[in-house]
Amino acid sequence: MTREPRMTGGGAPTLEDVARVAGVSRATVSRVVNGIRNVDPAIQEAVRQAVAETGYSPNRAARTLVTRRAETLALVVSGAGDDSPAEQAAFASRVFADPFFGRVTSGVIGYLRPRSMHPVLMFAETPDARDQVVDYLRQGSADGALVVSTHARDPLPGMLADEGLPAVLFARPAQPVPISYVDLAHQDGARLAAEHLLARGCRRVATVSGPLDIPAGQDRLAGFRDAMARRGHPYVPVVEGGFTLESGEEAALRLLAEEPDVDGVFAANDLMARGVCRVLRERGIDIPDEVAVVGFDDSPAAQSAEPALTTVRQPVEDMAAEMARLLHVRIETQEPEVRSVIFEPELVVRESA
Amino acid sequence: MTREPRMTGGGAPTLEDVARVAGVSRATVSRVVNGIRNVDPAIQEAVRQAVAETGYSPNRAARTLVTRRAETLALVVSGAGDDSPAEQAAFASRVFADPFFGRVTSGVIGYLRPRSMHPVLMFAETPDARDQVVDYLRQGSADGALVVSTHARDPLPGMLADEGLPAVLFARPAQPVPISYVDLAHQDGARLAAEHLLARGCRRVATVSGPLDIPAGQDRLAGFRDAMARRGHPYVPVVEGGFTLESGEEAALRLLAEEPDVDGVFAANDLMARGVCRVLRERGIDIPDEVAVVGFDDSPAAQSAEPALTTVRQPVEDMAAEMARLLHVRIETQEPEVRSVIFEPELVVRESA
DNA sequence: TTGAAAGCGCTAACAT
DNA sequence: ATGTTAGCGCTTTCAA
Repeated sequence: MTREPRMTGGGAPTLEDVARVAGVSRATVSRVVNGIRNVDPAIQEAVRQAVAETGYSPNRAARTLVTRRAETLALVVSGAGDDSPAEQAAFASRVFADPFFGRVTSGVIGYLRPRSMHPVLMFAETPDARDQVVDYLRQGSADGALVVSTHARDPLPGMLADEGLPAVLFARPAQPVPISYVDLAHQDGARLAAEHLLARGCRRVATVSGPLDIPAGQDRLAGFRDAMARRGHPYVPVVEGGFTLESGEEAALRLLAEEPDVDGVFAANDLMARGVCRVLRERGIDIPDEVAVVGFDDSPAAQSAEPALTTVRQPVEDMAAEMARLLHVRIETQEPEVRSVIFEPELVVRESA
Repeated sequence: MTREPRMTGGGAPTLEDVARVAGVSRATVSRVVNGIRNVDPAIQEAVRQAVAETGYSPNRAARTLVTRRAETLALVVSGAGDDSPAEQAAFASRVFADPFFGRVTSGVIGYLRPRSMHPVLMFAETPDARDQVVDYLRQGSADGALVVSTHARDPLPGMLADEGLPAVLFARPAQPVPISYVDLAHQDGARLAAEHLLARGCRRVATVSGPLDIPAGQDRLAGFRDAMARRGHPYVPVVEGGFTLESGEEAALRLLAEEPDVDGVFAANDLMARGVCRVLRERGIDIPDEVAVVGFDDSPAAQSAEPALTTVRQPVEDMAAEMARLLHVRIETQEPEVRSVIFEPELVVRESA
C-alpha cells in the first residue's frame, strides 16, 4: 500500500479526488460539502468518508471565483494623513495605543468567526493606502469594508461611496456620506454624566470636550451642556481636548487655572479623564471628594485607573459586531440601502465620581 | 455615446474587456499588467490606456487560482485556552491591552504593504479556532502564518509544523518545533539592566520575572542572575510575575515584605515595571533615589509612565517585519529550511533608574 | 514579440 | 437524487 489515494499529482486533494474515492460525481461532493440537501444519506456518508480519507479542504480561490464572494471583510482604520513616512510608521502604534480598537476587533471577530469569514486588517492613513483599500475591494479580495475613521476629514468613506463599494462605518461621518453606520447616543451618555455629577452634589461643573470637528466630540459636549442647562446650570466651562491622555492633562491645567473652584469634571473619554485625574492628584486634590471626575467609553483602562473611573459605557464590542452584521446583510441582499443603528450608553459608577 | 466600452455584461471589467479595447490578446494584457518584459512599448502604452479607460482591476481569486498564491498572510495571535465562551470573548481585549501587539501589526504591515500583500487577523485561543487557522491555510486562503503565541503550551506551532504549512513565530517556542522564528537576545537585555542598576550604585537588587514557563521569562531571569553573579552578586531575590500590571503590583508587595531594603528592581517587562512603580509610589518610596526600576520592552507605555521608565528596548516593529520577510522568502523559495533571527536589545535610560 | 488554448478547482444550470 | 457541462478570470506553456 505505497500508493495513497489522496492525490492525483503533487498538489492538494481536489473535489475530483474526493469524487473518485467516493465513487460519485464532483457535483455531488460539492453538494455534500456545502450542506445542500437532496443528497441520499448513504451517499452523504460515503462522501464524508472520502473527504476524511483524502484530507480534502475546498480551495477558496476557486470557490470565490465562481461565487463572487471572498468571505472576507476589510477592517480598515483610516486617518486623513498625507504621504509622509513618519505618518505611516506612527499610525499603527497610535491606533493601538487606544484600547478602543482592540474592542472593535474583538466584536468583529465575534461576529465573523462563526460564519467562517475573516477580517483583513488595513490602515488607510495616506492617499496611497486609501487607494489600496479601494483597489482591494474592487479586486474582489474582500466583499466589503468595516471602517473606523479617526479623523473628521477622512476622504475614504466618500471614495467608497463613489465606487459603490459595500461599507459600514463606526460612528456617523463628519461630512454626510451615503454609507450605513453604527453609533452611540452620545448626547444621552453625556446627560447621564451630567445627572450623576449633579446628583452627587457638584455645583461648579466643567467639561473637557473631545475634538470639536468630530461628531462624537460635538455631541458629547452638546448633550452635556443641554442636560446641565435644563437643570439650572446654563454656564459650563469647556476646554477642548484631543481624546489623548496628554490633552487631558493640559486641559486640566487650564481648567484649574481658569476655574479654581471647580468640583466636577466630565471628560469626553476615559483617556482624558485619566489625564485629568493625574493632574488633580499631583495638586493633592482629592477625587472624588474635592473634584469628581466622569469619563466616557468604559475602556479597560477605566477599571484599572487610579482611582477607578466612573464613566459612560459605550458597548464597543456589540457595536462592532453590529457593523459586521450590517455589512454582511448589505452584501448578501445586494441592496444598497443606507441604515444606521444607534446604541444606548449606560453609566458605570466606580470611584472617581 | 451611451454605450460604455467598459463592461461585457454587468460585472467588473475583465482582461477580455481590456484586450478588446486595446486591440490585443488577453495574454498580452496579462503580460503588461504583470510587468513582464518582451512587450512592444507601443503596445504597452495602448494597454495601459485601455486599462485606465476600462477601470480594470485584476480579479484576485482568478489569479490566486492559477498562481497558487493568495498574497495574504495570516497574522495569528494564539493562546492555549479551551472552548469556554468567556475565554473567547476576553481574549482579543486582553491581547490588545498590551501595546506589544499593535507594534507587531505595525511592523508586519510595514513589510507587506509595499508588496501588495495583506494580513488576515486571526485569534487562535481555542481548539476550534486553531483548527480554523490550519484550515484557512490548507484552503490556500493565506500563503502562510505569522504566529504570536501567548502561552507556553500553545499547540498551534506543532499543528502547523505537522501539516507542513509555512509559518514563522515571534519568539522561540517553549517546546522545540521545527519552525523558523524571530527573537531577542533576552539574556543580553537582562545583562544591560543589571549593569545599569549596579553602575548607578544599587546594592540590594531584586527582580520581578516573567512567567517561568515561557522562554522569554526564563531567559530574562537567567541573563539577569548570571550578569549579577559575575559582578559579585550571587544572590538575587526573585518574584515571579505574569507580565501584567497587576502581577507587577503583587510582586512589588511581596518583594517589599521579604526584602524591605531593596534599592533596585528589574521587572521583566514594562507593564510589571509600572505596577512596581505604582506600589513604590503609594508607599512614598522615591524612584529612582530610594529604589531604581528598570523595565523591559520599551513599550509606548514606558515613555508616558510616571516616572518615565528606564527600560531595555526590544525592536518589536523590526522583528515583526523580519518575521514577515522570513515567511515571504520561505513561501517564495518553497524551501522549508528552519531559521532564526536574533535581535539585539538596547538600554533606554529615562527617569526610573 | 504576440496569440491561441489549456487549464487552475469550484459551483450552478441543466439534463437525466 | 445525481451526473454532465459550462464557465468564473486569470496565467502560462506552446506555436507562430
